[in-house]
Parts: sequence; structure tokens; C-alpha cells
Amino acid sequence: MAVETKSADTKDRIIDAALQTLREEGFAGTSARAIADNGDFNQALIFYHFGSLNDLLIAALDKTSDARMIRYRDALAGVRGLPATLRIAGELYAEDQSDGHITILCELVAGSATAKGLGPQIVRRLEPWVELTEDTLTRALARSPLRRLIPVKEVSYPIVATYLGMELLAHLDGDHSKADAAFDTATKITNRLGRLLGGRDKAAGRR
Amino acid sequence: MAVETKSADTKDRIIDAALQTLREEGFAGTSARAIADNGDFNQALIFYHFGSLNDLLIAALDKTSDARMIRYRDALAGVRGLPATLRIAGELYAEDQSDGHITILCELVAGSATAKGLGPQIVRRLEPWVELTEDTLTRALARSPLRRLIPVKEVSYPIVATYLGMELLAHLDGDHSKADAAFDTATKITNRLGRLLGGRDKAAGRR
DNA sequence: GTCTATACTTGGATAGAC
DNA sequence: GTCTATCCAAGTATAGAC
Repeated sequence: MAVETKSADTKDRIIDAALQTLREEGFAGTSARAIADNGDFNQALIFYHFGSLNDLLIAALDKTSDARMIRYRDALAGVRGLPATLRIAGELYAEDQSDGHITILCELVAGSATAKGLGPQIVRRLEPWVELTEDTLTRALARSPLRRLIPVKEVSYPIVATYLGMELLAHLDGDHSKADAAFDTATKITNRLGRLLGGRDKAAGRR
Repeated sequence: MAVETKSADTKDRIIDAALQTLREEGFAGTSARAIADNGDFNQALIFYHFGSLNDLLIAALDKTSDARMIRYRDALAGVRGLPATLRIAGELYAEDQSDGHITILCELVAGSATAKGLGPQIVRRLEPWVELTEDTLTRALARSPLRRLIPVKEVSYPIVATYLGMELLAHLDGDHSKADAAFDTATKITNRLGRLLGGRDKAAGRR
């Protein structure tokens, strides 16, 4: 058991170093050597513990993604109504940004378009997020007149794609202001829609 | 003049070979060697004519992007109303797909997150598309009640981001069905909104 | 302007000692 | 499990002949 613990510890150290490198250097800078330098261990350990660099990157994505998913599910659990949901989503997004989760995800998505064989595995790991969007939206619209307007199933995938697209662009030119403004824009439209459709604030789903 | 023509011809051959390679092999497969093989010329010519591989890729993006921009402006010029605009946009998108423009753009956007120094130049070349979206949307909404709902300026950047995000994802798992469905979804929502807001079809902007 | 040949660099991965 | 030493492939870019 001592051995297994040590091995697990090392694997975790390697994963953390990979995450840090992705955050700081981007996909392009995340070579096996760079990760090893960053985490202060030997480069060969990566291949001993993970077999290949790609497999390490997948494991790293799983770690950050699983943690964020728990946080998202938790924070969104009791939320009712679209305005409140948008507000919480905006806060979660801000967290994604400050802890670097977003950077990592974007770098990997972009990188997997570039690197060989990474693509399908990354995409598979985005599916839970489409489902989360679907669940969240279903609950957010449950008591809103907007539920007759928005086809939740069809709209969830584009929403996730928008999140990724905006981040990717923000990332490319180092300007996040437009991405940050998106939640405000969505809120604005929702409010206007609420006023137009149901009169006052009931329409938007507030209670 | 004969010399200039020959040089211009060669540059164009190289650009075309780069575009073809991006389409067929993706960013990862688009090395100077691959392009030269593909176009059946010497690899050193790339550096003689363009200085660096990055500069060639930028020139290639400019060629396809300029051509598409002319086509878009032309096709959208006389269009009135949101439903018609969505229909035309869907057709243009289908063209993007069949002639490979989309593939090239996505590969370069993804790749520029990966490669060094390409990012800012690619982003700058996306700005005209945000402007086009803004112009198009302004005209599409001119006579629609929806113009009070949608803040055109704030929404144009997210729309372009969505286009890119969806394509990037579709690209990653080789499944374009969800991206194709997006225009139908947008049309569906627009129609419902038209019925809810303005009664019948006038609201949606048809004439 | 175009070719051949090659210098130089980086990075994934492995062999084999400890 | 961890280290050193290396192999090998691929890629950008350039020098120099034609």
C-alpha cells in the first residue's frame, strides 16, 4: 500500500505539473520536457506512469474537469429561473477563469485539432457539459413562458460551443472583455424578453 | 513584367498548395514539406517567397477569406428580414463547408492557439466578419420588432464565436450534423418569437 | 527563381543502470 | 520507481550550386 500511495502521489504531481504548464505556457509549450522541468521531476517518469504525453494530458483534463463539474452541479442545484441561473453561471465562469480551468480546456481543445489522436477523446469529455447545460436549462425554464420558445435539447450544444468559441478567441488576442460581457448581454435579452412576453418579471422566471 | 508574373504565379501555386494541405491534412499535417509535396514544388521556395511558414499561412487565409467575404457581401446585399437572412446565411455556410473554407479557418484558429505568434494575426482577420455580422443583423432587424430585443453590437461577436466553436467541435469528432442543425434551430426560435411578439409573420420581418 | 543538400532544433519515446 | 543517456523522427530554415 505504501508503494501504491507513492505511485499515486507521483502521478498526481505529474498531473499537477501538466496542468500548470498548460496554464502558463499553453498547449504549444507543454512538452514532456517542459512539464518535467516545471514539476521538478524526471521527464522519463511521464512515460513510465502514463505511457504517452497524450494520455497524461487526458488525465489532466479529467482532473480539472471533474472538479469543476462537481462545483457546477453543486452551485446550480437549487437555482430556479433563468435570471438567477444566468447570474450563477456567470459567477462559475469567473471561477473557471481565475483558476485557469478555462485556459486548460481551451488549450486542449485547440491543441487536439492540431495534435494527432487527441481529438475524439477530448470531444467525448465535453459531452457531460452539454448534458449539464441541458439539465440546467430545463430547470431554469420550468416555470417560464420562455420554455415554449427555446428548444432546450437543440440549444445546449450550441451554448457549449459558444462558450468554447468565445474563450478561444479571447485567448488568442488576450482580451477577455468581450467574453465577459456575454453574460450581461444574455441577461439583458432575457429581461427584455420577460417584459415583452409575460409582463413584468414573472415571465423571466423569477418567483 | 514577365518575371513578376512568374513570381506571382508561383506564389499563387504555393498558396493554393497550402490551402489544399490545410483542407486535407489539417494544421498538424501542414508542414512546409507537406505543402511542397502537395503542390509538387521545392520546399525551399516557400521560404524564398514568403519568408516563413507562418507568413504563408496568413497569406493563404487572406486568399480564401477575401473570396468568401465578397461572396457573403454579395449574397446578403439585398436581403430583408431575419428569416430570409437566416436562410441565406445557412446557404452560405453550406458553401463554406463544401469548398473547405471552414476547415481552413478552423484549422488556423485552432492551430494559432498552438503555434507561436500566429494568434494575433488570425484574430485581426476575424474582425471583418464581426462587422459583417453586425451590418447584416442591423439590416435584418430593421423592420422587425425584434430590433428592440437584440443588442446588435453586443451580439455579433458571440455569433462569430459560436460559428467557430461549433465548427471546431464538429471538426474534432467528424460529426457535422449538430452544426448543420443550428440554422434550423435559429429559424425555429425566430418563427416562434415572431408569432409571440408581432402576430403572424410580420413580426419576424417578412414582407 | 529554383534546386540539392544539409545545418540545427525540438520533442517523443526507450534502454538500461541504479 | 527513478535516473542518465540516447535514439530517432520531423520540422524550420539556410547555404550555395545551377
